[in-house]
Amino acid sequence: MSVRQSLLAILDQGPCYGYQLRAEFDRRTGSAWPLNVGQIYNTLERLERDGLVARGETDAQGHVYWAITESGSAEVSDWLASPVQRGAAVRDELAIKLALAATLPRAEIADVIRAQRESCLARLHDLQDPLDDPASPDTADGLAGALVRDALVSAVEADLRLLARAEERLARHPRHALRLELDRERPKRGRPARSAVV
Amino acid sequence: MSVRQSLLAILDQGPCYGYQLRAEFDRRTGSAWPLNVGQIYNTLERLERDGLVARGETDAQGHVYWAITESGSAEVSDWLASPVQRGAAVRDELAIKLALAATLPRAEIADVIRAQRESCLARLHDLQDPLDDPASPDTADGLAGALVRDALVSAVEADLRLLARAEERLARHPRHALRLELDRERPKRGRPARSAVV
DNA sequence: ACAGCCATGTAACTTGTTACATGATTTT
DNA sequence: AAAATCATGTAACAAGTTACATGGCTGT
Repeated sequence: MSVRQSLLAILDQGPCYGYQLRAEFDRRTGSAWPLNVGQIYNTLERLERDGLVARGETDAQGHVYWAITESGSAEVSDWLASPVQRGAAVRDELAIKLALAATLPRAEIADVIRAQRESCLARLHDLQDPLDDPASPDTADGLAGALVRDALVSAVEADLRLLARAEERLARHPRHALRLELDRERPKRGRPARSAVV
Repeated sequence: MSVRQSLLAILDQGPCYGYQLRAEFDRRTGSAWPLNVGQIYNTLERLERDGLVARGETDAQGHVYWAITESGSAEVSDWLASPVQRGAAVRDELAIKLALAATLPRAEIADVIRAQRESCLARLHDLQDPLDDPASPDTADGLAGALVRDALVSAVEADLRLLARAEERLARHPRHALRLELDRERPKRGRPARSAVV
């Protein structure tokens, strides 16, 4: 929902045309996530279908302006007022992968962790590259960009910490523990063939 | 892709039937993300369409078994060998929201941060509830569950740290900076109406 | 003239997700 | 007998994403 909500939030500031929306999104998110132009028009039509925006006039240059509706404005307020829900519904890919790898025949998981750490370190290195942006953090542009970089760094650091914790856990447990009693009192009648069991 | 890949990885351990797959996914991910059964069957059909799994026999009880193909096995290997890509392509909802809120008329962003922090703290409290799971961390079940909990906690902690950094940045900058020169040398011809500008 | 950006749009597709229908078996 | 769980499936939809077609305008 981020793209959808973002476009809506931008339109809440005043009418825009499609191409402009892309530039605004790009600018306001520090150009961290390139957005295909086509998606703008798709999203606008879906927002229109849902009564959150309305097609406005076309100016002399042929720009098709879109304006937010009252419902749209209300949704923006809701969005800003309600926290981003993570963990509960949203699946964390790395978490799932680690957990799953832990239930798969051993040896794998150590490799998974190693590869992931390398990737994270490389990313961290990239993020700390000073070439990032010429915008100073004194403008809102720079501020938004700085916030985004903070977020990206923060996320990578969290991943690295998680990987460390995972390794600790693995080291603390005897390696045979992983294959121990995987099929306990599970489905009773639901596991006739033993094939699926680790 | 997490569900898709997870099911494939489980099937790589041996044939399963649909309902069983849900139980396995549930078990191997510490029951952190409930999975609608219907999605299993959808995903299986899509995996079959892509030649990654094949319908197997039906046993006496009527269970329809699915088996992984060679391509499927190869994809599992690929999955396990390649790190989860975050940040680059994947949009971070909270990051986007903060960055965007920073470019919106002031006052909002402080509220956003406050609301998000409350949500994170509440979640952290929930996660640290000891009622979580009765499974000991000595089995792979418990290990997987522990890894998932680690991941969830880690993510929330990262969010909290990010919120703190964001507040620091906001405090460090004069509040008028946010509205300063938002429309610099941007689209040249692309911003005729001033409406969209903050 | 030509390359490249600005600008709008369309079509197709992916994964995730839910709601529902259906029946068998098990538990209470 | 009724309620719950097991089990398979179908239909529809949401949001994201890409590739492509089509022009106009701009700079070299």
